[in-house]
Amino acid sequence: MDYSYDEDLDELCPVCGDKVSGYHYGLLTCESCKGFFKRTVQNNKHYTCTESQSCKIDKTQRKRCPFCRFQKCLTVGMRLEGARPARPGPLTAGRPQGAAGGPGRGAEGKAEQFLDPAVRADRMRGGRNKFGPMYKRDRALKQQKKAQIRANGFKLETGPPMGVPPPPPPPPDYMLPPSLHAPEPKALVSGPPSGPLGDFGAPSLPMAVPGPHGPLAGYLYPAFSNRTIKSEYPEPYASPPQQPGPPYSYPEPFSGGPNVPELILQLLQLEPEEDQVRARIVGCLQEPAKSRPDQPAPFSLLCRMADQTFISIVDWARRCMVFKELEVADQMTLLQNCWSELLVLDHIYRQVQYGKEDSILLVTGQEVELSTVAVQAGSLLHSLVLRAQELVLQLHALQLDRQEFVCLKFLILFSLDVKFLNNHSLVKDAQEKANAALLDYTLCHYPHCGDKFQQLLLCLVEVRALSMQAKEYLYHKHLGNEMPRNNLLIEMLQAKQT
DNA sequence: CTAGCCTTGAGC
DNA sequence: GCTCAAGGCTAG
Repeated sequence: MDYSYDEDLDELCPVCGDKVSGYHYGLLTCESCKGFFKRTVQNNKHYTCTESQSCKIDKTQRKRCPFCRFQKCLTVGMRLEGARPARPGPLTAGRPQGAAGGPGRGAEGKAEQFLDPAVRADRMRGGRNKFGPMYKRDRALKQQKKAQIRANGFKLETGPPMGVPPPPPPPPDYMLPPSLHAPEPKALVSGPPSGPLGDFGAPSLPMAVPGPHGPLAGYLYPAFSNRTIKSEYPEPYASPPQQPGPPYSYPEPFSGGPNVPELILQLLQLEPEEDQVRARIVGCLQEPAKSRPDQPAPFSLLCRMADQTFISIVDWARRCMVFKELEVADQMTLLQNCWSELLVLDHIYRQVQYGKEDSILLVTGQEVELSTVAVQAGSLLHSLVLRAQELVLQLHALQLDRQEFVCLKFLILFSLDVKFLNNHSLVKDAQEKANAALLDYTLCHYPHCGDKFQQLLLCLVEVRALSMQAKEYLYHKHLGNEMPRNNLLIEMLQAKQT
């Protein structure tokens, strides 16, 4: 019993919690999830979820919803193939359920390490792929972690109370090296939290219930909330532009051009001026922080930065066509569905524009070396950043432009199944128009890369996976009592999802 | 369709 | 020659 815990930790499939049978497609999983993932990819399966795309996946229920099971496979990091849409092959041509190449830790920055497909296009049997060294490192890290835990006199209470079913799979940091510089929350050290995120999309957690209107109410309708935008969050573009025409000017290359669909032109006009966003956020961050005394200032700043970025996104949504026509309930449902994805896409696009591989650009204009992230951020955040950088590389290679970016943003905003909304027709119409606009635009402007449209949509799946990983990270920090008080993103995480 | 077991074969 | 992650096969 004494050693069962850390052994079990290694033996649980991150998808369903079953016993792992080895490394499969990038990480330790059970035999059944391996097979499921292979079948899905090889046979180009498309599933749909009859619920709200957040079904619980465990050993007994994994057969119920293949959609959510596959989503979870991607979320925890199973890989179809390398980080690039490199070789146009039979497999890349038709991937399942909009699956993007799952970039991983980007270890050692060797992109070519990921060029070999995990699921093989040619179906060749046997042999080894190039994940080998990664598996080896991962194993070494696990051993190291175990040794460390034992050496530290790791005293684990005997796990959950007797009679309680076995704990759900561990949070998916199993691939990550232990953080050397930023201690993980105590929850991890003193035993697993009672309810790790068993279900990624809609954490039904033992958390405080948000107010009747949720955290968004204050931003959509300030009067509903205790928060008042004006006092706490000054907004430079709180009032929508009154007159028609672009509220801001755009740099030359992005001002539209011929054959740009009307929808995209309108979206371009809605884009806030980056300088203004930066100035506002920098201004907000200069106000004295109300951080906890025990909290590192940089992390607290990052949290406030993310909050402010989110506020800009909500403001953009409020000014967005179709969205602004919806009733508030639908607006909140949509935003609760996509807030984290919009934040991820915002970050990703900033990096695509920035164009440096070894550092990232913050919304405030600050540049942070990846080596600094590796040292100063915890392992979870570091892995998130690296995974995001893989997507940045992919989008860079795809030559994502501003027109496509605004269209993707719009698609994410309306990505929810209309059945969860009151105004089906308006939203469905918006989804169709945005898809058509993106398709038209890519065909017209990038005729040489035949499936750019499809590739972009595949990237959205990775955005979603990243956003789920980011939410897990937030939850993890929240459990460790490491988040600043009144953090908006935590409130969003707690808000009821559809 | 699922999942357990089998076969294969590059890399160590 | 061994390992172990790929793909293949098949009963349930």
